[in-house]
Amino acid sequence: MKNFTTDMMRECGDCPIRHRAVCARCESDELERLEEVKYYRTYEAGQTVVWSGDRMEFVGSVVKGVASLTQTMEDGRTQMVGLLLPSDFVGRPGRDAAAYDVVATTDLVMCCFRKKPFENLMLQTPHIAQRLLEMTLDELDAAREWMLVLGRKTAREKIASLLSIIARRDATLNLRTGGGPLEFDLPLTREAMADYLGLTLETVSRQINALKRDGVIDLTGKRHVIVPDFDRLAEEAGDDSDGGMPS
Amino acid sequence: MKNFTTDMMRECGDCPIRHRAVCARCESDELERLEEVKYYRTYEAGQTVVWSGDRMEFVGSVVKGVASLTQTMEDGRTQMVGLLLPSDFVGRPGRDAAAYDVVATTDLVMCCFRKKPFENLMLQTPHIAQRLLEMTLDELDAAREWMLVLGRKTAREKIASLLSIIARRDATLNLRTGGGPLEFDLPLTREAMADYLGLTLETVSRQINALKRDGVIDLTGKRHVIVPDFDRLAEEAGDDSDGGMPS
DNA sequence: TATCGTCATTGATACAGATCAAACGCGCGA
DNA sequence: TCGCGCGTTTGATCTGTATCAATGACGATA
Repeated sequence: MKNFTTDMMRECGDCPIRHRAVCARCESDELERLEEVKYYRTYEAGQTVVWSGDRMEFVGSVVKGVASLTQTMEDGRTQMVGLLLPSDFVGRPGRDAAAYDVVATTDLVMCCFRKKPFENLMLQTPHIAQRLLEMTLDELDAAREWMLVLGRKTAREKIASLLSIIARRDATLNLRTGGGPLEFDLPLTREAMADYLGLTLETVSRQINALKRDGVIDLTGKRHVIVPDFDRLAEEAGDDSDGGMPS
Repeated sequence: MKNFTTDMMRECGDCPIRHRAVCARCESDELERLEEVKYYRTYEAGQTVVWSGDRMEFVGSVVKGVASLTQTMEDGRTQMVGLLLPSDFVGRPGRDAAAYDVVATTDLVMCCFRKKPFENLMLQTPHIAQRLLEMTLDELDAAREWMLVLGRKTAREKIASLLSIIARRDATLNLRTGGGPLEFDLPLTREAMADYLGLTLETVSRQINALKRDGVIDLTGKRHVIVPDFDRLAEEAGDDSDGGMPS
């Protein structure tokens, strides 16, 4: 399987943006076969895509918007266990029931495949399984990085870590590069951020404003964030030098 | 690929115990090919298997003993991101450098394969990639479950969650079943438990003794744990009813 | 324009767990 | 037997974040 580049991703079929799950197959002829079972789903902000435990008869990738994976305890405590940004894959081949609630946190477009045909295709075409393995390993790394955030970082560092991740992803997605200031809209409410970070929404609010006071970020409106110096933000996040920003 | 049963696992080659990474291939003829590059590694308690960032030229499974995957921040704060018990797989095909420190927390035996031949084999035999995908998805689920523990559970619930996981794994490994009391040795120091749970070792000590006072567990010595009622422990852990104990 | 609902901010106080400090128990080598 | 080191326990105190409670800002709807 040839290596994967941004350009190849963008050329893929009718997918509006780079789209790993689909594009991994662009080089081979099974794309057509899969197209038969490919379709789009759209959701409004706040809508639930699937409930944990429900049957999920499709797999797919986020094309536009943001979704979250959350777990909830009986007494209502909830923890977000994944943030799904464009190009992220959703669903587990080989398992019927969803393991988490999937909720659209903004308006959402997903590119989906009916599960059974997708699984069959995977059995026949090795490099799809390999591509999926690679993506799953990336997700595992991300989950483990987040375990460090949840287990050992202070509230301030947690906020900085989240902003840093979103800023990085946003820059990658929109091909922004270089060292200039970054700007993006937060795709999450304070409460959703709290659920991702293992904090309360009040603490999130306080720490965001503290970072603003200290000049690490600037805010216009409640949701629009400007990061004048990404390295400074990464430092606040407690990341090792060079937070992995594409240069 | 035929479904996988405990019995099939136990019949596998010269692996002393059930051993998923190897056994997934038991039914096919590439086992022999792989044997050429298979070897054992042993470590003493406390020894480091690989340092994060170092080149790792093998992949493998834990056969005996316990190892941990840890991440450390510059200032010394550390978080364990994975607990490797017998049958767990270590290493990432397709990546040269280890992403985490791997440390033996007890004496350790690993069944290893040289990485390059293993990767080649994976390219040629689809069901190895599929088996690896399945295992990786399981690990991802475990990591996400742990995110809930780290983000939202109290110290007492965290301890109960850890004991519950170890008890369950120990029972499965040793084919203990039914509702009787469970006994096992903690393979971790208080400090290692703290690093897994995002706590300090003092808090771990206090909460373990609190659970003992309340009759949830019993201790003989510092490390030997007796769980008279697994359901009670699972309840303390805040798990949904039925903590998934094999019945 | 008034009213409502949602999301966010701000303040006062409480508390779980961290931190600092001391002592215990036990295996081990001299 | 003694002392030493390591893992563990226990106590006193401190502090970061949760909790409880108002208030504010803004868009939508009538």
